[in-house]
Amino acid sequence: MFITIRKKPEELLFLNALGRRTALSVYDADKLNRLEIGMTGEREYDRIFGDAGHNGLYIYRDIYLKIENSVTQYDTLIISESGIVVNEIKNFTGDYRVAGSMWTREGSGPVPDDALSQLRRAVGKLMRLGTAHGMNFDVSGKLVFPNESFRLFSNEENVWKQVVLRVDLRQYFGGFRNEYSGTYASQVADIIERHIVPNPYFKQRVEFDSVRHGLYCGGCGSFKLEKHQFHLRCQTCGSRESNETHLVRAMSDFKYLFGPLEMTSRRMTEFTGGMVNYRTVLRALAKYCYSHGQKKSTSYEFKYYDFEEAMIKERSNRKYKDYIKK
DNA sequence: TTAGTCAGAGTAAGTACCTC
DNA sequence: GAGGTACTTACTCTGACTAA
Repeated sequence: MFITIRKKPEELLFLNALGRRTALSVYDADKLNRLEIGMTGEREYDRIFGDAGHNGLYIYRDIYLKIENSVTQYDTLIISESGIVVNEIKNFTGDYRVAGSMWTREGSGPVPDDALSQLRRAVGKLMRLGTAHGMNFDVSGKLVFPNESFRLFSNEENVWKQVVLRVDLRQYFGGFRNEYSGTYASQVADIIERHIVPNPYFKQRVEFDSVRHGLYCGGCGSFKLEKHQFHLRCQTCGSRESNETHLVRAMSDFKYLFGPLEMTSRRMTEFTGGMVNYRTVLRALAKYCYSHGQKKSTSYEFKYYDFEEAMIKERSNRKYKDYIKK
């Protein structure tokens, strides 16, 4: 069973919000593109694993573990009575060759990071974690390539032992059917959980006045919105979203763009470009945020990880529907 | 299709708190 | 104490939903 939810990376949410409200630099646009491709691969991996079934396993997805005073990110940890399997997911496309520790992409040249070395380091850290807790975990790892258009060429048997290609993925997941989680797996999972920490690497923020204020269409991204009583209608694509939907999206953007900057009702009103009545902003803040302080010193903290989570969890508590034109 | 109900949106007035 | 700010309360209007 999946223990943790795979969420969009914070950097992806930051760049998404930034891209809506400013023109991204070439570097940021490229980074955003790579993050989106990576996310697509992880979702494809989850879909196929879900189809294959995983009831007898503890599966941790997209977690950061603090081990030996440093923090390592793991795409997927699969825990059973046999130990831990690390899966590092690479949504590569195209033809790649591996010789020694050198990865080369056809037409692009050498790949800077050696994926197998990264995997070995991640596996080694988990082994040392087990030793530190008096439990010598059996830890192994695989590089998983979920994209159908990825091809790998290598004469080294050692490489093939450590990778799983898209065509073999169902069979690979099927191999876990005989595994189960008992007392030992539960103890291992308990140790893992005690070492999970928030992502310590994401620190990017921008100044409040450095980005465009206002609300934008969830369908096409246009800021040209026409105010109706309960909805805002996009003048570009015709989509109609409720005031509440727009405010939740703005709260999520605020969280990732400005980080530690306190979210107040005044700042939120300014950030939304005054497109929604102040009283409506206050109601939405009360519904979707934890409030800190009182009266003039009140600030708000968005309750949810991001816009998508808020929309899913509060779906039954929303009166007005959204009409998005694709 | 229509009528009734519910609840969100918007307005005005009031309260509490802070700064000068 | 005056003025400004942040929020609450009370009320009306109206869109969305549902049952007949």
